[in-house]
Amino acid sequence: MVAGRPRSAACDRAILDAALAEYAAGGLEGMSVDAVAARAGVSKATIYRRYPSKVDLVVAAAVAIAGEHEPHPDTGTLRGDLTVALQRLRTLLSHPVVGACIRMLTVDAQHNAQLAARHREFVHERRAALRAQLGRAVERGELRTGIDAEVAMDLLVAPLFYRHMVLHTPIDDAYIDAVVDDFVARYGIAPAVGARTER
Amino acid sequence: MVAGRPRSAACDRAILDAALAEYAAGGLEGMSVDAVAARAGVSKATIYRRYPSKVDLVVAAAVAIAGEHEPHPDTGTLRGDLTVALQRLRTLLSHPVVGACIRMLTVDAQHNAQLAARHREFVHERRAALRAQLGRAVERGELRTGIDAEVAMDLLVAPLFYRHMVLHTPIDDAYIDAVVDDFVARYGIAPAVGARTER
Amino acid sequence: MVAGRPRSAACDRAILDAALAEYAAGGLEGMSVDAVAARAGVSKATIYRRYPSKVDLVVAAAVAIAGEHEPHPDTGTLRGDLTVALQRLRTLLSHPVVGACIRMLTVDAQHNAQLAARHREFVHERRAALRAQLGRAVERGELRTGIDAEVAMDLLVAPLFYRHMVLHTPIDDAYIDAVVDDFVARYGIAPAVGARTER
Amino acid sequence: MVAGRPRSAACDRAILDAALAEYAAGGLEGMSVDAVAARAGVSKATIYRRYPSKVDLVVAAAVAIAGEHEPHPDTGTLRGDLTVALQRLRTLLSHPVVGACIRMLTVDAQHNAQLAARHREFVHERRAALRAQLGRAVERGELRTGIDAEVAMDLLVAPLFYRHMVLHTPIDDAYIDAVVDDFVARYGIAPAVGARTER
DNA sequence: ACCTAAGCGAGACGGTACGTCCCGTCTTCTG
DNA sequence: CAGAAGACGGGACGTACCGTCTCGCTTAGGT
Repeated sequence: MVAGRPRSAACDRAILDAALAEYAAGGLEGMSVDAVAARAGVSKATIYRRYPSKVDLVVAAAVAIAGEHEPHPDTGTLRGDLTVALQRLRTLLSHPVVGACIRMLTVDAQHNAQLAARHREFVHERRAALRAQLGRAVERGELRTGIDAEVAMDLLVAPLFYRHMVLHTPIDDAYIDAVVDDFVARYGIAPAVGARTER
Repeated sequence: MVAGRPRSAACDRAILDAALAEYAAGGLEGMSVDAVAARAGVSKATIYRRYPSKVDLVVAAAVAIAGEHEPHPDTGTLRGDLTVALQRLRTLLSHPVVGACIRMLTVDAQHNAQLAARHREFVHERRAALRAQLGRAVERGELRTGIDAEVAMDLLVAPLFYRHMVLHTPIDDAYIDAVVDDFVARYGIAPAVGARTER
Repeated sequence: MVAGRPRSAACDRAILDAALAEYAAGGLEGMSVDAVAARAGVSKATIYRRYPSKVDLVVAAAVAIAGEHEPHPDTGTLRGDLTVALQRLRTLLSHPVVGACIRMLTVDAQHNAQLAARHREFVHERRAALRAQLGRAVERGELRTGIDAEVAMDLLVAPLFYRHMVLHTPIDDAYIDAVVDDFVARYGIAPAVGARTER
Repeated sequence: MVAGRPRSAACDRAILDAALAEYAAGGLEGMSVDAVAARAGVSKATIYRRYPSKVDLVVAAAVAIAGEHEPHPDTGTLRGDLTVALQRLRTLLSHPVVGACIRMLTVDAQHNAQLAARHREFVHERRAALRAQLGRAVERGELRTGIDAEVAMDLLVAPLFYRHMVLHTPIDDAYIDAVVDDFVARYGIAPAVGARTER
C-alpha cells in the first residue's frame, strides 16, 4: 500500500527539463532553483521534495540522460567493439549537461558519500561492460591472454576522460581511432595489424 | 612614488595559503571569502584590496603552487625520463591540497573563462616540458619517428589523471611502471623490449 | 437524502481536542494545521472538510470549551455568590489549556475579526450572568442601588485577569476573599460589614 | 574598543518606523519582513542583524515608543496622583502598537524566558513607581494605613488592563475617574469624600 | 446483498514568507 | 595610508505551513 497522492510524472519531467535548460544556460553557479521552478511551472517545494539540494537536482537531470544507455552491441571484431564503446563514451562526455555533470561528480564525490557511491556505481557498471568485451575478444583470439584488464581499460578510456576533463578538448573520430589503433597494436594478435595502424 | 604603508608580505602569504586550503576543501562554490579571511587571520577588505574577486583570489593561489615546479632532470634514458615525469605528476596529484585543486579546476574552468585560461596555461607549460623529453628520446634513437606526440603524451599522463579524478584510486609505483612499459613497448625501439613488458 | 458515509464523531472530538492543545501551546500563529492533524491522528483533509480555515477550527474549539459552563448557583448571600463566581473564574484561568487559550484569544482577537466576535460573545455571556447576580443582590437589599454595574463588575473580575495575564501570578483563596471583601465594603449594605473587611 | 563599522542610526530609525507602519497596516500576521525592509529601504539582513525574529522587531518598535516614559509628577493630592498615573497607563495601552505589544507579551512571555524577563522588568518598574505614590499618600494622611499595597494596586490598574485586553473597550476619562473614586472611597481618609464620589 | 456516495489517511502541489548565508562594497577606528 | 572589524544591499538558499488536490481504501445507507 503506497498511500497518498503519487508524485506527478508531469512534474518529474518538467523539473528535469527545466533544470537541464537552466543549467545549460548558466552553469551550476549561474542557475537558481527559483528559476528552475518558474520555468517548470512548479513550486520550489515540489523540487525540494524530490531533490534535497540544487546539486542533487542537476545530477538527477544528468542521470536521466545517461540512464538511457543500451548494452554495447557485439560487432564481431575487437576494433569494432572498442570503437563503438569509445564513441559512446565520447557522446556522453560531449553532452553539454551530462559531460559537465561527470566533471562535477568527480569533485563532489570527494566530499559527499552519497554522491561518491552513485559515482562509483556508474563507473563500475561501465567498466564491467568493457571488461566483458575484452573477455570476448580474448575468447575470439583477437587479444593476447595474460594482460592486466584494469590497466588495459585505463589505457583505452583514460585518454578520453583526460581530454574531456583536463584539456577541455573536443574528441573527434580520428582521436578515437588513434587510441584504438594503439591499443590493438599493443595487445592485439596478428590479423589485427592492418591499414590504419601506421597512421 | 607609492606613499603610505606598504602591503604586508605576511598577509600576502597567509591569504594565499588560506585560500588554497579552503578551495581544496570545498571548491569555488563551497568556499567563502569570509572563511578565507578568518583562516588567514586577515580582514576581508585586505583580501579585496589585492584581488578584485573570489575567482581572482583562487587563480592567484593556484599560480602560487604551480610556480614552484622545477624542470625535469634528464636521466639519459627514455624509461628513466618518463618514470620521473610520471612520479612527479603522481606526487602533485597525491598532494592533499594540490590534488583537490586540480580536481576542482576541471569543474570551475568550465564556467569561468579566467580560470580556464589560467588552467590551460599551466597544462601547456607541463606538456611542453614532456614534449621536449619525447623529442630528446627521438634524437637518441629510443623512440620511433613519425608518432603523434599529442596522442602519445595523452597515453602517458591520462591514466594517472583518470585514476586520480575518476577512479579515486591511489597510484603506486607498479602502476607507473606498467604505463611506462606499455608506452615503451608500443613506441620504443628494439633495445627497450625487456623484462617488465609482460607484466 | 444524504447518502454516503457519515462523518465520524470520534474525529470531531479528536480534532477539537488536538486543536485546543495546539492552540494553547502556541497560539494562532504558533500552531499548524499539520500538527493538529498529527496529534489528532487524523488527515488534514478531514479537518478542512469540517472547518474552512485554521481560524474556523480554533473558533470551533473555543466554542467547545465555553459550551460546558453551568449557571452559577444562587448561594443566598452576596458574598457567597461572588466568591463562587470568582472561584469558578479562577478555575477556568488556572486550567493549563483553557487558561492559555484565554490568553491567546486576547492577542489573536486583535487582528482577527472572526475571533474577536467569538471572544466578545463569550465575554458578554459571562458578564450577563454576573450582572444578573448583582441584580439579585440589589433586590435582596445586600447591594446599594444606583451603582454602575459595568464598573462594579470590572472591579470584581479584573484583578483575576490581571494576575493571570499580566503578573502571571497564581490566584489563591485569600486573594479572592480580599477582592470580594473590598467589593462588599464599598458597595454592600450594613450587615455585610464584618470580620474580614479590615484584612 | 568597539571595532568595526557602527550600526547606522538612520537604519535603526528607518526600520522601526517602517515596522510600525507595516504593523499598523496589517498586524503581525499581515506584515512581512520583506515589506518592512522594502519600505525602510534596507536589506533584510540589516533587520535580522538587529532583531532575531519578526516578533522581536515589533516588540522593539513598541519599546521604542513606550521607553519614553517620565517619572510620574507629584500633584500633591492622592486623587491627582492616581488620575495622572492611570491616564498615562491608558495612553500606553491605547497606542495602536504599544497596546498590541503589551497583549502579545502576555502570550510570548509564557514560552520565552528572555521576553518574560523583559516583561517582568517593565511591570516591576511601573509597580514600584505606583507603590511609592501610595506610600506618599499614606504619609500625607490621605490613605489609611495597614492596607495591602499589592491588592490595592491591582484594584487600581487591573480594570484598565481588563478593558484593554479582555473587553477591547476604549478607556475614557470617566472610567478612570470612576476607578479612582472607588479606590479613594474605599481606602481614603475623610476629607477625600467629595463631589465626584457618587458619580 | 449489493451499490454507491461520501468519509478517510496519506501525502503531493502552488504559493508565500521565513530566517540564513555569502558576495563585494562601505565606513569607522587603530597602529 | 594599511589593516581589523564589521555593517550594508542584494539575492539565492532551503524550510515551514496554508489550503487545495488527488489517490486508494473503508463504511454506512438506500435500492
